Amino acid sequence: MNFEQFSKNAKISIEEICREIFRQNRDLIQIKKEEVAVKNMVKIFNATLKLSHQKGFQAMTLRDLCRESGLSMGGLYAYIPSKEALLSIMHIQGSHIALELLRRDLLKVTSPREKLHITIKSHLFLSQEMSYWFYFLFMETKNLSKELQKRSIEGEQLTEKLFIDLLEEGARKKIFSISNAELTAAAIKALMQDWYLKPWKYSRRGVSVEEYADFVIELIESYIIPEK
Amino acid sequence: MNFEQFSKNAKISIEEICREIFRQNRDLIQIKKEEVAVKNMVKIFNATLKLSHQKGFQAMTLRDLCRESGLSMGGLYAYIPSKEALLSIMHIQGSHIALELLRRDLLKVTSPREKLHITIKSHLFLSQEMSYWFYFLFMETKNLSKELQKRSIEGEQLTEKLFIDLLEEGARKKIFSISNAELTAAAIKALMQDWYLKPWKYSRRGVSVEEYADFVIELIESYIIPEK
DNA sequence: GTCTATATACCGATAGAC
DNA sequence: GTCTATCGGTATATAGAC
Repeated sequence: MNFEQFSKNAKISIEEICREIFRQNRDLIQIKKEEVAVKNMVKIFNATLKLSHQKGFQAMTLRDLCRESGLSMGGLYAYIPSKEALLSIMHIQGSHIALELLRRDLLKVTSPREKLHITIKSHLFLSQEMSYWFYFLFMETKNLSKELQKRSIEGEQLTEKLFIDLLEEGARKKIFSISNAELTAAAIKALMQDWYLKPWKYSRRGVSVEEYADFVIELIESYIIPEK
Repeated sequence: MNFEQFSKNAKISIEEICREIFRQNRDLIQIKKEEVAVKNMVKIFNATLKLSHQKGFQAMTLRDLCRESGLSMGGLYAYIPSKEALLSIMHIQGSHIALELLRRDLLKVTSPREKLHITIKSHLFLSQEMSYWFYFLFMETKNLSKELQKRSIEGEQLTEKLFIDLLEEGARKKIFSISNAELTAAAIKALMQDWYLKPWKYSRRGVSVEEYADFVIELIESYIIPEK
């Protein structure tokens, strides 16, 4: 699997995500016509991601958001109940979608090594396609309510559990030699994270996402596959 | 070197850092008596680090800061010219001190492997001792002016250059087998970063900083030291 | 469904008493 | 050197016209 194939399969367009959010939050959104609503929600979420990336969600004012999205203050409030709710909705829905896509790809293969490869690649390709979204999920967690912060951490651990499980499965089948599955999984996650937290580092050096994926796989396998 | 020894040697107290900042910013600070100034600056910086860690620098109001530090609004403004300047001063001074300590420790040893070990350990021990400070440096970069953002990225690359140089030195001396020094250095940095960005992950699992350091060293060496 | 105009509250920053 | 009181500006959020 390369990035292009992944991109075709995943079909993660901002529009699809907005449609999903619309259907799950009908009660919070005053607009009833789906087509009208989705069209404007795309504008709102894209503007939020862009402005949050530039200066952070807290520093972004709703006037900034109106200017960037093209809506008025009154218009905006037909789509969101409050600034805080905008953050919550985007956070919950974003992390949900990411985890679903990872799990779906994992089902395609069976051997532990294939599972390791596809999960690393899916994660990287996904964060490449949704880089602002991933950046947003990471940076804005602390602005959530205490309760949602807790749920967010649990979500992070769910992703990490995918890696822990496949590492331990590989250890049971004598394919991997694992001394500490939790630390190894944490290391993989940290390497995944660097790709979307510091994209400038890799783009400046001309490293493609495929090259980075191969590097991470090689690094991890040299540690867990003895005398290779 | 273990964490306790490092801690004794480094002598990085918040008070020493504040004294340094006071001496280098005498023109910006209205208070002239060093002892009085340093005492209150400790309060201000500690409060800023704590509140920024909780809710972010932007979301922290100066009234929050006054409550937490015990100073009044008027009193606070005798120490800082503006909220923005507080951020700049802490960012510049914090990253400067961190880089200096890393470089100082690096001079203590000569062989590439020792250099790798001591740099990883210094970095981790330092970020353990100054965890809120490191977290602050990472999370608040985007709130800096464009010019300071650029300087901050250059600083990050300076640290990474330490790793690149020692990896390449080891490759020249046939101790390491390096296929891509830049990516390997970036990976090390990403692993360093996870320690202070997600401390809850490691403390919950009871992983000490020494254990984490050993794990990172083992992971990296299995990749760069062939058939070990 | 979308706009303009406005209400209300709180922000960063300062003046002036002590 | 530190405080209280207050300024002007701007934030989120809403009311009501179209």
